[in-house]
Amino acid sequence: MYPNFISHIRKYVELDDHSVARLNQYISPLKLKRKEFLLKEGQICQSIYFVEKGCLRMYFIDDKLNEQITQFALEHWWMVDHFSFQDNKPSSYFIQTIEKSEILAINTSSFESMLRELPQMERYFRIIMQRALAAAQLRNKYMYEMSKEEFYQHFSTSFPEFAQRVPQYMIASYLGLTPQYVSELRKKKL
Amino acid sequence: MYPNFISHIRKYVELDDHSVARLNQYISPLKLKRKEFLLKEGQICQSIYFVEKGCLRMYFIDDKLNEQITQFALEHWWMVDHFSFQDNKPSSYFIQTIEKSEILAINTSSFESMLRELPQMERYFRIIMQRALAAAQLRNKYMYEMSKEEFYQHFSTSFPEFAQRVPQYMIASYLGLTPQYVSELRKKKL
DNA sequence: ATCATTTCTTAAACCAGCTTAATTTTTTTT
DNA sequence: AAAAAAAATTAAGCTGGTTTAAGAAATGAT
Repeated sequence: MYPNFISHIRKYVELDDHSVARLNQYISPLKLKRKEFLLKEGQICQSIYFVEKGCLRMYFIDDKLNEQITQFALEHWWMVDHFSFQDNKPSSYFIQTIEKSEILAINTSSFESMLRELPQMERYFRIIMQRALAAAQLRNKYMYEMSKEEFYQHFSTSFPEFAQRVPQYMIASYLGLTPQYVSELRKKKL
Repeated sequence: MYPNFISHIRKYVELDDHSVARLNQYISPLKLKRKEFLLKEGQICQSIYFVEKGCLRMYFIDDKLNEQITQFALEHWWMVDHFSFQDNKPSSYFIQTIEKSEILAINTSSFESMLRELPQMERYFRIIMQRALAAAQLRNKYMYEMSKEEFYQHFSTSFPEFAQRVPQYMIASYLGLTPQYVSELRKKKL
């Protein structure tokens, strides 16, 4: 049914066919066009989203009314405003598709029931979140040790798939750079 | 035995006295003086550390030979190099006490056995890590939206307990500022 | 108490990356 | 295929925060 989703879970935990069937009860699949929203500022982030296919961005509007992108999600990544999702607080983020996408959503109460029914999923999410923390820790280290120029060069060479799918000004925003400066850096490298 | 530890876990999951007894099997308590190391660059981070009492910092040495602090941990916080701990890779960090401290350590294989034996602990760590991700997401947002001056003011007013216990130059390092600039900011505020 | 070490402050010169503003190129819509 | 909208480029001027270098103050050890 959702091949990317199931195979991703099976990378981390054992999951028999009966459990897969039970798991499906908790999932809501969504087909979305380009630039559709899963979450808008002020709303409560009621679901955790898995990218079965496509690409998402999370951003907020800063004091100069720029869209500040804080995260991307490609295939088999999760996207959620953890703060809003956990404590049922209004989000300050937007979550939007960058391309036509197929998303799996698990809402707050399904998430809780699923974890209670299927301990493998409790384990899966513990592992996933541990890995997300490792990634956050690493990115954080890069931000301490690299100049913005190095940070940009590092990102472009480490994740070339983004440059293919995501406009340059969005990558600039994600990296905390102005589009003008990215443009200058690219010119410099040729 | 370890009151801060057990009460912290009981905030998030049910844990009967038998489970507490079992849990104790997996824990190694450490009494450390000021400035002792739990981890040094190049070593594998073999344990996850809980601060029962005292204060830790995590830092790495940058290309200019500065100690770059990336995290602090006070009472009932966890400290670990996730990357090194999960994948058994050499760490690029130091973990060191700032004060005389009592630390609980759970090593890699105890951690795995504990989670297998005590599903409540699997749940506990899933929740803890989810909360750590929420905190990381929030801190990240602050770094996008605040100037360094605002970031400093925000940190000092939000976490005044740190200014009591941690030297100013360490706070500067953690916030990605020079000690000179912090000094200037403090002068400005008087 | 005294000495040694660690931490904090002051001030001037400097620069990486931003702002502003205009133009060009690419993509999307009709 | 043309028009409109979105994205990328160019260039000059500017600024928030760093660097460098000393000296002063606070803390810890004996």
